Amino acid sequence: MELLQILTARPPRERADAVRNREKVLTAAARLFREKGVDNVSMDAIAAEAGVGKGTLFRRFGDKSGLAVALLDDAERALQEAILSGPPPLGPGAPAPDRMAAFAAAYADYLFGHLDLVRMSESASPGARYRVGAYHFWHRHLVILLEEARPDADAGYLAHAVLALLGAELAAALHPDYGEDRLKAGVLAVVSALCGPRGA
Amino acid sequence: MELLQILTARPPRERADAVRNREKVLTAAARLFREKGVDNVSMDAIAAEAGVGKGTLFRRFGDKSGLAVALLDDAERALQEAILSGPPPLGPGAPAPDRMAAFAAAYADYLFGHLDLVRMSESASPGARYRVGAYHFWHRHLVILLEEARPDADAGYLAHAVLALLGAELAAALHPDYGEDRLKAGVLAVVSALCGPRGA
DNA sequence: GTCATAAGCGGACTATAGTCCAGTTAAGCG
DNA sequence: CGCTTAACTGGACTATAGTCCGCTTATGAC
Repeated sequence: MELLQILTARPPRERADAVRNREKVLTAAARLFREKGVDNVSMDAIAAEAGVGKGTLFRRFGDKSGLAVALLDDAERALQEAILSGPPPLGPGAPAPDRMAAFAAAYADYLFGHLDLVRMSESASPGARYRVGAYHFWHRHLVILLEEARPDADAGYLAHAVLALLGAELAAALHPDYGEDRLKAGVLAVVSALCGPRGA
Repeated sequence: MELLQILTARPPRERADAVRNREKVLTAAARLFREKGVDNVSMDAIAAEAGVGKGTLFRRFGDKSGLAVALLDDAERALQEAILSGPPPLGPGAPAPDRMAAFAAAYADYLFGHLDLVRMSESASPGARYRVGAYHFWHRHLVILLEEARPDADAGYLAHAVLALLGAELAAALHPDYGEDRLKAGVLAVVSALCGPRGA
C-alpha cells in the first residue's frame, strides 16, 4: 500500500505556474509559427510573445528542436497509436510488406502535413533526429517488419535507410521540384524493392 | 581575334593579395581542424589564425560550408575524374549496375575519409547540400546509370534516394553503432535491390 | 497559518555565424 | 611614374541560440 502511494505520488505534481507557462509558450509558439513561418520566429520572440523569460523556455524544452517536438506531439502520437492498435494494413494484421508500405505512406502524410516543424525538430542541432524517442519508435517498427519480410537482410540498417528517405531536409529540398505525390511514390517504390524481388 | 582576347583575358587575374589570403586561410583552417576538430573551430578563430579579417573570410568562401567545400576540392575532383575517365567499373565501360555499386563504394570511401568536413559542408545552412555543384554532379551520374539499368523507374528520384543514404549526417549518426563496413554493405545492398530483381 | 525547501523563473551574459561599409591597395593605363 | 578605379580588406555591428545564477514562489509538513 505504501509502495502504491510512492509509485503514484512520486512525481510531485508539476507546479501550477509551470503548467501555465508551458501552455502559454506552446500557444504563443503555435501562433507565431502560423503567422510568420517557422523559420522567421526566434526563441526570443516566442518568449516575449508568451510573456515568459528565455530561461524558462529553454528549461522546459531544451532547445528549438525540443519545442518543435512538443508541438508535434499530438500528430506523432496519433500515428504511433494507429501503428500499434489501428486497423491494418497500418496497424497489426497485414503482411509485413503491406504494413511497410502503409507506414511509409502514413509517415509521408504526417511529414508533408507538418514539414517545417518536423524539419526544425530534426535540424535544430546536429544529429537531433536520431536522438529523439520517436525516431527509435519508427526504426523499431520497421526493423520488426523487415525481419519478417527479409530475414536474410540487415534489417537494422535498412530501417535507417527507409527513414533517411523520409527525412524532412530531403523532403523540403525535393518538394518544389518533385511534389508530394511523386516523392511518396518514390519512397513506396524503394520500400517495395527492398521487400524482395517478388514485390518489385 | 578581339573576341578571343576578351574570352581569355576576361577574369582580370585575381589580385595577388587575394591569392595570398586565400592560401593563408585554407592553410590555417586545415591546421585548426586537424588540431582541434572541425566542430571546435569558429570562423573567428580561423580568421585570427590566418591573420585576416572576418570580412575577408566570408567574402571569399560565403559561409562555413563554402570553406569546407574549398578544403574538399581536391578529393572531390579526384573522384569526379575517376568517374568521368578512370578505369571501369567506376569509370565508363562497365554495365550500369556495376558502375552504380562502384560509385557507391567509392563515394563511401570519400565520405568516411572526410566525414567531419563533408558534414560541415552539408549542414552549415539548411539545404546546403542540395545547392552545391558537386551534388548535382553525383545526381546526374546516378540518373544516367539508373535510366540504363531501370528504364521504367523514376531515375531522378531514385538518384536522390541513393544519395540520401550517403549523407554525412546519417553516416555520422550510424557510424558509431554500425561501423564503416556494415554501412557500406548496406548501401550496396540497397543499390543492388534498386537495380532490379535480378540483382537482389 | 507559517515555515523550509526545492522547483521554477527570467533576464543578463556568452559564443558564434554572418553583414556592412569606409578605408586601403593592387593592377592596368597613359 | 603617377593616376584611376575597382576589388579587396578588416573589424565593428547585428542577430540569435543557448547558458547561468540569484531571486521568487508554489507546495507539503507541522
